[in-house]
Amino acid sequence: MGHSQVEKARNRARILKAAARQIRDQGLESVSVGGLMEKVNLTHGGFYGHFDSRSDLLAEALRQALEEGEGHARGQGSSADRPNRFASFVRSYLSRTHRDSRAAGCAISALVSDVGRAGELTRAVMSKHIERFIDDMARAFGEDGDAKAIVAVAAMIGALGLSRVLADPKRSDAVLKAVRDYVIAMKRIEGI
Amino acid sequence: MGHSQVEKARNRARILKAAARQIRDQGLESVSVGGLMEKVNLTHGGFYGHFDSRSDLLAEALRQALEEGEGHARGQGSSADRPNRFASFVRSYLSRTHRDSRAAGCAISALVSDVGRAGELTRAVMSKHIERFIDDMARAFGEDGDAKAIVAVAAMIGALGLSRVLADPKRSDAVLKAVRDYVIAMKRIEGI
DNA sequence: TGTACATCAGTGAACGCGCGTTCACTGATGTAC
DNA sequence: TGTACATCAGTGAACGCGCGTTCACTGATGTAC
Repeated sequence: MGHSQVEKARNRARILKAAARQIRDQGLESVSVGGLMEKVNLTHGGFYGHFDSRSDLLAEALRQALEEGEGHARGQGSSADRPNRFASFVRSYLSRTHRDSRAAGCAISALVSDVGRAGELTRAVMSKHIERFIDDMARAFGEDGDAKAIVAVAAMIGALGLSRVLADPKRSDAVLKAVRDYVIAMKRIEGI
Repeated sequence: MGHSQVEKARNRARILKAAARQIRDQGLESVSVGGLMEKVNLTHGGFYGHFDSRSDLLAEALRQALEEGEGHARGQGSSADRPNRFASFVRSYLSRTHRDSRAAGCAISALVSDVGRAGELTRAVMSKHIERFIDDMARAFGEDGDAKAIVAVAAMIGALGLSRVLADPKRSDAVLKAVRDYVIAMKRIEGI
C-alpha cells in the first residue's frame, strides 16, 4: 500500500472514474462519499485529500462522464471507414449495447433530466457537449444542416432515453430501430 | 381544522398533487416526507395515515404526474379546432411555456432519465404513457404512421429535455423551434 | 332531536440510521546533508 | 550511498444533521340509542 504522489494522482483518477460511471448508471444523487471510496478500496476520510466537497466531486465527475461518453461515441465512429462514418456512428449510438451499458455510454442521454433541473453552471457544462454533438451532426448533413442536426440529436437522445424506460424489450428495440433508420435516411435524402 | 373523512380524502389528494408537482420539478429523489407534509400544512406524522411508505407515495406520485402531464398536453390540443389540432399540440408541447413550467408539464420529459434507471415496475408505469403518446401521434400521421410517430415522439421528448439543459436561452429556443417546425412538416409531407 | 361513546385524522416527541465532514493519528515517501 | 527528519496520503473514530418511520396522545367526527 504505497502513499506516493504518483499513487495519489492515480487514486484521484480512480475515484473520478468510478464516480463518472456511477452518475451515469444511477444518477448524480446516487453518489455517497463513503460508498464511492469503498468502491475504490479506500476509506471515506481520505476523500477530502482529493476533493473539497461532495458537490465539487459531482461537478468534476459530470465533466468526466461527458468526456468519456463523447470519446466512446467518437471512437466507434472513427474506427469505421470514411463514407460510413456517419451511419456507423448513428447505429452504434442507437444500439442495444449502448442502451444496456448506461454506465459507460453517453452522459447526455443518461443525465438530461437530472441536469435540466440543476443550476446554471452545471447546465453550462453539459451545454458545451450538446453543442458539440449538434455541430458534428451538422457537418455530416452538409450545408444548412443545423436545423436537421438539432432534430437528429433530439431524436437520438430522446430515443435512447425512451428505450431505457420501455419495459417491453421488443418495443424498446423498435424505438431504437425506427430512429436509427430515420436519422440515417435523413442524410441520404435531401428534401427536409 | 376539521378531521372528517371528507377532509382526509382531500388531504390525501393535496399531498399527492404536491408530490406530483415536486417530482417533475426536482426529481423523484427530491421528495422528503417532512418537507412534503410541511408544504401542505400538515405534520410529518400524519403522512403514514395516507401512504404505507415514502416509496409507496413516490409510485403513486409518478402515476399522478404522468396523468396530469398527459391531461395538460391533451387539453391544449383539444381546445383548438380540428384541422389544427396536431400542429397546435406540437406547438404547445414544444413551447417556451412548457419548457419553463416543468412542475406542471409532461412527466415523461421531466423524468425520462430518472425512470430509465428505476425498477421494472416503475418503468412499466411510464411505458404505458409513452405508448399512448406514440399511438396518438401515429393516428395523426395516418397509415404506416408508427415509425414516424416514434421518431416524432423521441424528437419532442429529446428536444424538451435538451432545451431545459441549454444555458444559452437563444440556443434553447432554437432547439424548440427546429423540432417544432420539423415535426409539423413531417405530417404535411408524405415521403419519409 | 339529544346525549354518550367509539372511532380515527392529525400531532409532535422519539427512535435508529446513514450521510457529509473534521481531525488526530500513522507510517511510507522523499529530501537534505 | 547512507542516515535523519519533514512531509503528507490515507486511516478510522467522532461530530451534527436530516431523514424515514413509530407511537402515545388529542380532540373532532360520526354513530348508537
